[in-house]
Amino acid sequence: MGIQRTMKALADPTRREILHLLKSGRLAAGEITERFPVSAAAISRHLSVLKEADLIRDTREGKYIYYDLNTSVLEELTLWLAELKGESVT
Amino acid sequence: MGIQRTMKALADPTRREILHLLKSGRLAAGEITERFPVSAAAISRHLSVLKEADLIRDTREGKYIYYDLNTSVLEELTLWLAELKGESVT
DNA sequence: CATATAATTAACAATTAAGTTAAATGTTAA
DNA sequence: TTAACATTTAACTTAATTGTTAATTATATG
Repeated sequence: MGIQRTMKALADPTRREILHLLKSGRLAAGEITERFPVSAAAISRHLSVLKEADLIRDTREGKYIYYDLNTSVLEELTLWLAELKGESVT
Repeated sequence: MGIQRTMKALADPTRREILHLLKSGRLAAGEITERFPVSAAAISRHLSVLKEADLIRDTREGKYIYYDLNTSVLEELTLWLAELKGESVT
């Protein structure tokens, strides 16, 4: 989905913190919201940006929507970085 | 100087392209400007953002200011990514 | 010194981003 | 079906970002 979306998504500190939270396992939107001093609507928007960037995935279970980390995009970013650093990325 | 500055700097496509140009060696501000369809002022601003993020370094030589890549910050970002991916970063 | 060149900074316009509150949607259960 | 809850979407505000042109700073040279 392109490095641009990924980078833009990672450029916000709240979104990066959300990713770190999800490192320990999936969380529902509300559980994520609890951990930040902003509205549920704001978190929902951040989640949609992360999802557009394919950095997270969502699954609805009843009235909850669970989010979990998708590391494959981070893999791509790591390659991009390695390439920039001049490491052989073959 | 913090991941925030780094990420913000990398979130712009022109700035990422500047970094890639510098991979092949240092360039003067004017030489960089030539390769983009924007004004010298705009490029100058991008260069200052990259410099604030410590992603590039500058050296004046006479009337030219040369810019070159600083990969140490990219190293830090790589660690940050590895950590998020759950790789042991000790 | 006066002028030309390289680059940055200033001032402004347009766009994008992030937050708020309120309304809408989807789901569960009385 | 209605009420309650979880979450998203809409409308709006404010702040930040990106670009433009014009002015400024720094250096070199006739």
